[in-house]
Amino acid sequence: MAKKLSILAADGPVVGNGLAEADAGLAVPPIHKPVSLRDVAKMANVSVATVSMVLNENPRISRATQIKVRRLIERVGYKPNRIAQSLSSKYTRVVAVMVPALRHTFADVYFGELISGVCERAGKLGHKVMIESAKPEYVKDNKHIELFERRYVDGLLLLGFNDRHHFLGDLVQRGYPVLSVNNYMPDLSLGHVSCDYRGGAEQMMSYLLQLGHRHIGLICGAPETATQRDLIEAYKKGLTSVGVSPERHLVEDGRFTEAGGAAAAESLLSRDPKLTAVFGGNDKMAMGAMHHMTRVGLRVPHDISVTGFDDIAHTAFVNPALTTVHVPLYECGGLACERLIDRIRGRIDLVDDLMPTHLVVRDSTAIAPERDASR
Amino acid sequence: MAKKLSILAADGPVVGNGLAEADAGLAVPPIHKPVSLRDVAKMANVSVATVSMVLNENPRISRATQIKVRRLIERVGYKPNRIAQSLSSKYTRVVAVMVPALRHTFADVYFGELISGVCERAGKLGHKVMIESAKPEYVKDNKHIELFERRYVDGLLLLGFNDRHHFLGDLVQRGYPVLSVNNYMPDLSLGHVSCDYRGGAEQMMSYLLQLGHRHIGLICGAPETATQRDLIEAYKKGLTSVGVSPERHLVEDGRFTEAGGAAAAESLLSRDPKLTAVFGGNDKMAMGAMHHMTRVGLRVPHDISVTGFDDIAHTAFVNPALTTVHVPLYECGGLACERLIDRIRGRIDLVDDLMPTHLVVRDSTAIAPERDASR
DNA sequence: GCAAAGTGGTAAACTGTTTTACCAGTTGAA
DNA sequence: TTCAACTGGTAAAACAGTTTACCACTTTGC
Repeated sequence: MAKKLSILAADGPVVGNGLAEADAGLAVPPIHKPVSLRDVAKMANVSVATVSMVLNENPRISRATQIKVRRLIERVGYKPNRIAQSLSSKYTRVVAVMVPALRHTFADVYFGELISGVCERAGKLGHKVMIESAKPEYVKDNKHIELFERRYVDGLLLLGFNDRHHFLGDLVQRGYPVLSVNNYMPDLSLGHVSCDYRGGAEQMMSYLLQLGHRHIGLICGAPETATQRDLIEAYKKGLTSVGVSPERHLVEDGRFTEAGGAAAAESLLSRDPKLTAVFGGNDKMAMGAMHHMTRVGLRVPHDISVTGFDDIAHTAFVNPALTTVHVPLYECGGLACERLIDRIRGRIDLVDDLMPTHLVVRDSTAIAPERDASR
Repeated sequence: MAKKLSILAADGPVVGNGLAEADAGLAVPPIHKPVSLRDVAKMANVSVATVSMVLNENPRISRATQIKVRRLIERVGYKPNRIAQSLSSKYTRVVAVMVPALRHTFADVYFGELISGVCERAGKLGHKVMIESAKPEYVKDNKHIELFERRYVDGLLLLGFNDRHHFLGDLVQRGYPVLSVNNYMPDLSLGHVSCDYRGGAEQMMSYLLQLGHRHIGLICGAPETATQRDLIEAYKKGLTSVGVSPERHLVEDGRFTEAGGAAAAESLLSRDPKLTAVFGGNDKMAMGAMHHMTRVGLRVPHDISVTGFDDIAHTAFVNPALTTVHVPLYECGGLACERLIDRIRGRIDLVDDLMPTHLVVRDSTAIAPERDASR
């Protein structure tokens, strides 16, 4: 196929310096200046405006001219220069995805799922995706503003930010098309597309309670994150509804990481030795917790149940496979991308979407063990 | 901080329609046409060429003019329009990262690590990163060529492609700045930055052999991938060196996935019930294999050792923690990005770098069990 | 029969930079 | 002194598109 394509490419363009590539096989120097709109116009004996209008399917142009020009464009392999198009046309057709610069942020499956969704949808809608990792100094240098001021992008998707990231206010205030993905900022009029963390957490809690668990610990991420607050609330509401008093509500910060989850699990176990279940605010923390349990000789789920949140791909391949809440991250990214583009085009104003989540039961949960004195 | 920034922004630019934002708090309509080079020139009473030269630190301009113009630029908050710069200056300062469109490719930690490295280095070198996911139809539509022809990017990093991806030839032949990351194409004069899979595999094999393992199975990815072929060779060479005959070399394709790894493990066990070790060509396959072992009642590492390759972050948090080969993916991505930019600038011609790998011993390996009849 | 509206197209202005060719004034050397 | 070289700067062309104002020529309506 490579062969075939190259042959096509070699005899296709009848243009430029026009030298037939007789010496095929030798590396063709890319001096070959590409065909421009002006070249096409000249060859077709029409004005550049006409060619441009043909390209943009402007009805002003007659059927005959349309066809004539199109054929020529095809024949010479003309491709409009995106940069020139952007310069005059107000849009770059590029959107950026921004993540906080943690340790190798893009290696996080959570972000990866969202980004995959964004990328797929962007492609379908004729847009390109740029990735940005926001270190503190990045923000201090106002690079986030430059993204728009210097016309790198038309819009921006925010992944993994929370109420503490004050720089988001700069973006909102300037009225740039910006969306928060899978989180929302109550203090900012910032559009968002999120998944229903509250609903998912409620399902999980009622499932755990049904299994007889009453000593449940929660490991969650930063409470500056609105969706994590929703999780905490659902957790507390669940326990309260079965009569567990607030002082026995156990919440630990697991910093969204495996290591944090392990540490939080340890802390929870020391706070309540009778713990029979640990609810992780995401799968990574849950896996860290599970790892800790195994290390200290607790069998999951026989001695203690562990649950996660997000349903990232490999939760099905840990031992035991993790009971979790499915969060449609891929779809969420896709929808966010679509809404952002709508916003860019001025088709909608404020974005506010919620996607459903649901419980996925696997092997890390079981009926609460009898509370005996052996522990 | 958001507050502070906005105040700065509100009284900074003395430009455009010049209306003071008296009605602060109301959404400022972004009609505020940005300051252009021409505006700055007019205000400074110099030519646009002068301002441009100041910006580009051209020594032609006197110290006095330099300072005068710089101050003005600062005061009015002028930022050069990147699109216009690209249009005239030959470079876009954007590089693309391309991955094959598998299931949610960006959610793969392997790619994520590489991309994180690329992104960090690109930022430091003043470049932006675009992500592209190459479906078959993407290639059929020649979108990979358009990336260059339409001037979306200056260069391209290829992640996860192999000898079967013939379209790479199109790119090479046209002489575009393209690099393969962590793999190489023997048939193509395609530059690359890779990690030493052969060396890592050799270390792993000598470690396993030292533990007394002789019945070792290999689960690897597509043999169209050169680095996986290196792995296979090292595996075979290792076994041969201790006198294991070729017909007892057991290789299965695990398709780089957990599920594939599990299936391959099953197949290996059936081919050789005396198996005491499984060498996974990447961590995902190893984890799939380990999951399978546990499911069929084999204890890792007591009954069977399992090892991985890559050392992705959460291998330390599975049960048992995985013995693997550390592959500096993040650094590899970074170096590849830097080399690509060198290539774009014409500073180097053919890229060919190899990064070292090393064994990481954790808990999934142990001395080979006695070969008894119980299995 | 004649003004108004519609058709299909064009020339030129515009987007915001970089770069090149040129120029006036100063300095240096023969 | 006189030509050459240097200094600091400018005007204008280039980059490759889109968009606008206008134009000549039919149609249409009354």
